[in-house]
Amino acid sequence: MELDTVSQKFILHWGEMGSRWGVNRTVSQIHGLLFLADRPMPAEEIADTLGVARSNVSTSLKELQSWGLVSIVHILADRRDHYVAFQDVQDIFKAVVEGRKRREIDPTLTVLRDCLLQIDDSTPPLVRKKIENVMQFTEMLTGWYEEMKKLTPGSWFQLMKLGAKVQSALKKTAQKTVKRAA
Amino acid sequence: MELDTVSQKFILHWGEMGSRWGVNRTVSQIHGLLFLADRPMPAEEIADTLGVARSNVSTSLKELQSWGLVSIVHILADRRDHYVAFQDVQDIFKAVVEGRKRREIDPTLTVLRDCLLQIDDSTPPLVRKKIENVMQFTEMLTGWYEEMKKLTPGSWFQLMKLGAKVQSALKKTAQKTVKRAA
DNA sequence: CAATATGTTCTGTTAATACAGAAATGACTG
DNA sequence: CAGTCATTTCTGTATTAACAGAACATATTG
Repeated sequence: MELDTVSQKFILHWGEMGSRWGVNRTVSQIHGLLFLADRPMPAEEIADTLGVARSNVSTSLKELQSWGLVSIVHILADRRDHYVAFQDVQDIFKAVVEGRKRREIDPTLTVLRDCLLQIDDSTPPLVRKKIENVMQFTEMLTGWYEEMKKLTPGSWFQLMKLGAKVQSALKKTAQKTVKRAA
Repeated sequence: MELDTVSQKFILHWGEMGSRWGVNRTVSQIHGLLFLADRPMPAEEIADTLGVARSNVSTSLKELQSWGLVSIVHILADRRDHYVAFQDVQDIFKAVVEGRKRREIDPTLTVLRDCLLQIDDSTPPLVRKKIENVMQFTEMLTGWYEEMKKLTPGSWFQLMKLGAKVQSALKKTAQKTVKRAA
């Protein structure tokens, strides 16, 4: 596929961004391409369009699938696997957040729990307290995330639009809760 | 400084996590150490404790300062710079989010705007639409973030605790806004 | 059951990054 | 104003990650 100037620029930047997010450049470029594409693409076409080796595309697609960002579809009368990515930003965002939670937050919790188990007399009390705080905070994050996941696709798009309104709404709710706790 | 078992484990894991977040291992280890430390530490002590070269510590501390996670303080009658990190998880989290926004979100917006400016007849309409959506979404994210930043330290700690309550509160507010828009 | 097409895994090379040690800079002390 | 001490910057090396191309495995067609 021939890429127009704008698509090219977008894909190159998408690749840049990916490497900052811990995903490698080619992986994100492929994702960028599939995001812009209006149809499923076979691996070879991806390789040709981006000018990378097929082997590389194969590996990268695997990784994208592990993130749940890309999936395989089949076209009638075509043996080849075709790949599609989410076409909506929200879906992409959701998948990335989910992936990062799984790869970063969850293992962190495991280690923190393990740290707390190993606490003995040699552990400074302050260290213990801090680790407990980190754990508490991280658990809060995951809890918050689980709640957000329950929201319907439309409603949490709304949520973001709210801006200032969100803030005031939350403040009120927070106050009530504080009072109740007191 | 001699590290107890638990602190060691925590710092090692903190380093691991850092590399997943795009920060290099030594940098996060230093940060982990300073987080657990109950006093400002001079560069050399950091180097000794973690077993890395002083030069490396110097560079890493610079990076941590650029993230706003660590700052220099001075101890009376001591020529050396001493370094301290935030002692509260929330502060760390805030600094990281702020840093990521500056390094990832802001440049993305610049590029997206640039992409849109370059749109011409060669640009597929669907590509244009998608890029616009990405931009809209990203702007929403920053807007949301700015709102959150305004919250007082205590109140957004509360916010996280709320969980289910947040969800229902938001739904109501969202409905009102939708109605008003209609 | 060859011949071909498709997709994956392996291997060596290349490029990027992290790092130690050296050199350089600057600041303070007697 | 020599002599430390603290810190930063520079330079070469080593580790790690990315990648192309080859080899391999598997499925499909005539």
